[in-house]
Amino acid sequence: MSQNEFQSQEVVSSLEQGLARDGFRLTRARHVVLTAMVELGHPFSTGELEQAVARVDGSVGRASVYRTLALMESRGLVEKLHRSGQEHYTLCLKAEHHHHVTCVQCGRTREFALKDNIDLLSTVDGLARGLGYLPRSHVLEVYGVCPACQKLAGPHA
Amino acid sequence: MSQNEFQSQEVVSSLEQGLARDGFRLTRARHVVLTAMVELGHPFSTGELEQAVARVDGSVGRASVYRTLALMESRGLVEKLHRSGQEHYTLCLKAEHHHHVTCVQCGRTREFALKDNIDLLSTVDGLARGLGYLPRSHVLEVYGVCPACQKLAGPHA
DNA sequence: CAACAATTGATACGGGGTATCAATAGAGGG
DNA sequence: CCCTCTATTGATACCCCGTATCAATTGTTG
Ligand SMILES: [Mn+2]
Ligand SMILES: [Mn+2]
Ligand SMILES: [Zn+2]
Ligand SMILES: [Zn+2]
Repeated sequence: MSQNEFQSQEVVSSLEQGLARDGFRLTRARHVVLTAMVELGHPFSTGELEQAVARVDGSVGRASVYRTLALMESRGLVEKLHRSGQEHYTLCLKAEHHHHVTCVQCGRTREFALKDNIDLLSTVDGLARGLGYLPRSHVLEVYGVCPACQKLAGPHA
Repeated sequence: MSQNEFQSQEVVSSLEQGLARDGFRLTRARHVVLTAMVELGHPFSTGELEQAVARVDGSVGRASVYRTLALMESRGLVEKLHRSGQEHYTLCLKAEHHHHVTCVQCGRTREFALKDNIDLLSTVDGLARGLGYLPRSHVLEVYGVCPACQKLAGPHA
């Protein structure tokens, strides 16, 4: 846990440096919200984020939570996950276009790029072209059981 | 347009018959909401649906719009589209698991099943397995320019 | 037509997100 | 270190969407 906290600080200040580099101020509220995001680890709903922020520092206003969330989203560092039902967000480490595999049991999300699988990339575009469409973009999200949760469940799955 | 209206009536009563078959009552409110859905044609937000319903029959209550929408969604005849930003819905013709190609210009949506392209289907699952996941489900939505809009735009695209 | 339950529309309510705005606190220069 | 200037903040009020409630209505079945 101490090791984890150390890494978290790293990630937070890395994100902050990015903001500072682009002329955004390094403020207490932003620091708290970023910390909450990183410590959540899992994809989070806005409600969960609000709670986490309040836990870290109850004096941060609700509006600032949404402002920081929007700021991060506009910079491509936070993405909406299209889970069924409520909308969820997740921190993004890689900046380029990518997708997510989400574990249906523990909720942990992992990023992957189609570049790693050129077949699929060209197939998705080819599929659109096959229907006469000029492909522009796509959304792909995969749900399953992650390796860790498979081990926990034992040989019956 | 007269031809279109005729087809619309067909679709609406087909949907209604499905409801009746399962013991749901054939009510005025439902008829109006279904008519609005069908006549919208495009994927629609809840707000657009409310407006369309009001246009068809202003006496239908707001609650019934959402009730009918939920009913249709529970029966798999309406699906949420994961467009960026606001949530949109679209009528579904095919009942099995399928995906959507949406035109970024005219907004028209077309359904397709991965069965038509076994490569992609197995690749998506294979991709999850390649990351150690036990695949369960996925969401794939493609955006592009539809054939009709390509023609309208002319040779410069 | 009667009887009964499903469904409806009106109403009021709740949660989530935002516009507003005076107060605060970064950042940068003297 | 202080001063200035402006980005940013927290509080408040507000709005919008969706839903719970409930008496009134309307389908359905016989
Ligand atoms: Mn991501
Ligand atoms: Mn569909
Ligand atoms: Zn897991
Ligand atoms: Zn089009």
